[in-house]
Amino acid sequence: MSSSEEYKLRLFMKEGYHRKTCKVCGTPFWTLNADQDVCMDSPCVDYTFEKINVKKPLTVDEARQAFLGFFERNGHTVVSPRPVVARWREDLYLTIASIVVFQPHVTSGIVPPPANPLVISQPCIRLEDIDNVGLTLGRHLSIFEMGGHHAFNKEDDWKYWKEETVSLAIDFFEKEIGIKKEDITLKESWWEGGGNAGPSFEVVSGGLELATLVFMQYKVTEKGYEPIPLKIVDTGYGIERIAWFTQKTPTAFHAIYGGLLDETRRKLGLQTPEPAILRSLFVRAGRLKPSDRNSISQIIAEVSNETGIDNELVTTTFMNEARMYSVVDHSRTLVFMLADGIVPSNQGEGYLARLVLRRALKQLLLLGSSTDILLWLIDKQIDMWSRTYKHLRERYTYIMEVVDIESQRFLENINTNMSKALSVIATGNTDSLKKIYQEYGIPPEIVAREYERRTGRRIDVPDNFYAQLARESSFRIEKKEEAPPALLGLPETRRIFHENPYASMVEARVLYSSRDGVVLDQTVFYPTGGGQNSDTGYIIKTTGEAVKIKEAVNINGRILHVLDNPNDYVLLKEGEPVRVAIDWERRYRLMKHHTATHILLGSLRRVLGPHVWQAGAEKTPDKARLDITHYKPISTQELASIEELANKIINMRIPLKFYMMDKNIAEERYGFSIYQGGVPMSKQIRIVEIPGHDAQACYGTHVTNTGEVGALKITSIKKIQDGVYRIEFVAGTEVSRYAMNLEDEIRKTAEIIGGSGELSTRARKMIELYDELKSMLSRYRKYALRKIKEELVSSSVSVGEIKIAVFRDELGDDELSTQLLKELVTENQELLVLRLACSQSGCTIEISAGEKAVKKAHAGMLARELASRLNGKGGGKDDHAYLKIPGIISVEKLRELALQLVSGSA
RNA sequence: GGGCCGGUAGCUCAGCUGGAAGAGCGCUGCCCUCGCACGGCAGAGGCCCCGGGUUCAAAUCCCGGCCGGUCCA
Repeated sequence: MSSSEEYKLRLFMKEGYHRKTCKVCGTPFWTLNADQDVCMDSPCVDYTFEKINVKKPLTVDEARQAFLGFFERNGHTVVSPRPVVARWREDLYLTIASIVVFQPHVTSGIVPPPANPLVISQPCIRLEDIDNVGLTLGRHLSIFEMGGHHAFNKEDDWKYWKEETVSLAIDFFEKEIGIKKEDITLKESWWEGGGNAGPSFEVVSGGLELATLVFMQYKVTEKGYEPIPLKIVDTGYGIERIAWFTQKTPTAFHAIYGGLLDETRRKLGLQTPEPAILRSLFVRAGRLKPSDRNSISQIIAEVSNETGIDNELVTTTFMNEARMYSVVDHSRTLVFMLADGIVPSNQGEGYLARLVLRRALKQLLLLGSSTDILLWLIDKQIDMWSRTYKHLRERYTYIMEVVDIESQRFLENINTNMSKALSVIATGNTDSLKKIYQEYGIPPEIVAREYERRTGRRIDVPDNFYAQLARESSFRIEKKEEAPPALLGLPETRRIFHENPYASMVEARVLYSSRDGVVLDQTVFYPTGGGQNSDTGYIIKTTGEAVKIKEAVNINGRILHVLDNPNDYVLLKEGEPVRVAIDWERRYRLMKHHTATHILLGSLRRVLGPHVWQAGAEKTPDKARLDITHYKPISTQELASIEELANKIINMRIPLKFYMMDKNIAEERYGFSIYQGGVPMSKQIRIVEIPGHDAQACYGTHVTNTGEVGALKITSIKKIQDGVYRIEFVAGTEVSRYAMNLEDEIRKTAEIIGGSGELSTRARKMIELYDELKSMLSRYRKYALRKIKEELVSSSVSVGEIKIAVFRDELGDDELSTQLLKELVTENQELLVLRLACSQSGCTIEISAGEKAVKKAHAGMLARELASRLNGKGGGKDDHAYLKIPGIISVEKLRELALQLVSGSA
């Protein structure tokens, strides 16, 4: 697709740029130097940017300011960054680029951008290359700020395109940062992502890629590339890279964190590395490929050679530094993730937080350090970044507590599973490391280290261990099903249930009727959605004939009334006037439960903290449930405060407010917490607000005053997965029903237990009695055991060297009979015992043989023999066997038969 | 959302090629000791997660569920 025409800019012609091709990688690029023959990107060249002059060294804060300031002066509006958790995206957990902020609502053209053109510095988290972080000395970071200037061009509202974008980029690097134009190279490239594509330029200098300029103009379809109506300038400037470039430190981490690195090193008890080693590594860092051990050892050899320092020292320096960098990096990522309310979990976005946290802890363990250092670092990171990102400080307590809890969990897991892991290793299974990691969650490096410590033997962990694992997995975020394209010819249904939630009936006109359902011009039926069950009711003809409706569904704004009996559709003709009526009592209970859900969520966020997010909800007429994210069990005190607060809100009789408002305005006014139930894809969204308590984007039906909810009672709380709790509750008149059910249950229980007085006292007495009876039973058993044993031994019949005892077991006490047989044959080794237990359906015969008896009479064989004679089935071992026969047999008959068989075989 | 592992005494677990429910720690009592620790002896303690199925016989095999752990972009 990328034709070279896409990249031929007037600017290049005018300024005298040359189009060349890199002699190493073959990529075409633009430069002012006629004799430049490489693209100047790593790994084609080593890092040479330390030799390129800039105006002055910039910290990350300064680099961000420089970037935003430059573009603001050049006609862009500065936009505040969004959370790193992309809650507005259905198909993505994290904000991985600045453009994600505007996808898909703005990029698809539905919602206008907050400003145009605009500039933003957006914290982004990318975990694809998390294992490379540190090893590449800063080329990979799990969190970074992406500076983006974006223009959204429509045919009738055109801002700027390639010429201006490239010109702005060059000006920024030349005038703001101070890089000579001759040192800037523009590589031609092609960008694809999120279903869009377009040509791009990569801005490179001194071996480092500093920015990417993308011109998004195609949609990727099965047929190929199709032009899209909105042409989007999507740029990404690496703020940390700019800081690194200008400071010319050996690693990006030095540029980002400054003195924190030395502090961390001291805390970890690591030696300050030889500057010569770092400098020599730095130059070559662009060629480091973590998945290729050779590239690392090659570079280490070069460094050792250049500095004259022992290869081993270079290696340990490199590994220790790399590990430390990754811990520092990960701790920053965690701060941002947790501050945005992620709760660690074994699923979804919560898992990503756990992944980062466990990677960090692993590195600390491998450095031989205490995992407490992570908490120390997190604290430092909050200090550092809350200067710009104030919300980090507000979530301090939550972040620290979660990291602490999670660290303990990780260590606990290693403790409990290490012995198992080591025994798996010992089996020498080739996949054992993988198995250990996937089943027990212990990182292979940790197992290998422990194994070496205990046995002295080394285990090789493959370089591409995690990459290989990732390739084998098949994780997908679920895709929402597309609504069927039917009914699109019809106008959207007017929603009377929003205009007046108390309307239970309305006049309407039939627009469409088929077996699938009926669409009207307006309706009082709330369709299934937002966790609220659909209304039920009737469509009533002018003749008075009523058609039963079992559910309503929303199909792209057309509300389809599903018929209880699909054949009824013939009763309704297009254009016919009708009345629609819902089951009001059902709806009213649904409304109360829905409003109660908002009240409860607000209370939960207030009592437990703003990390609480709705993870799912369902409102039925009888009860409601709300799944929330939270990181530890909810205590009874917390539970009481939550319920108390919810009922207080009810008693305050707060009038609810409903607005249709611009999405951008709503987000600004209320924040992203309005998207508890998902993100509506429209310019205007409906806000349901309980002033002072809760505000959400919601299309459900609500009562208009919290007082109407009446009361709220939480009926159960359980953990449904790590980090997610399910709360079930009832509201309004259902509280009474719930109480009645409880009373009923208690009454029934009391009746069963009998007696009078406190139920709990009576129950305790019963348990005491039960314990007493149990101990009495065991005394009786002992007594019976002795008596029966005596009787059987004396009544046994000798056959040769063995004795046979046969008895009818009428007690049906399995525990007693088992013990009886066992003791009999251990105390009388020559004894063969047959226990006969009969019921209407037949008899079971159990045979036990003592040690001596076994030699003459194999119990299993005897059982089989008896079974074949008595039309039954059975078998067993030499000293113990069973058989089952259909009819009834007498003890005498059985004894006779047994004697016969034993003497016959003897 | 998908995969894998697990659920047996108060705790940690073994038993899982189907034939009578086990160990260690802890607990109770006794012995030893001035006392404690250690040691010795004896004992109590089990819906083998739940529900179906296969079988003469299921902790063990099969199916379904519940609970816990863990991995995956």
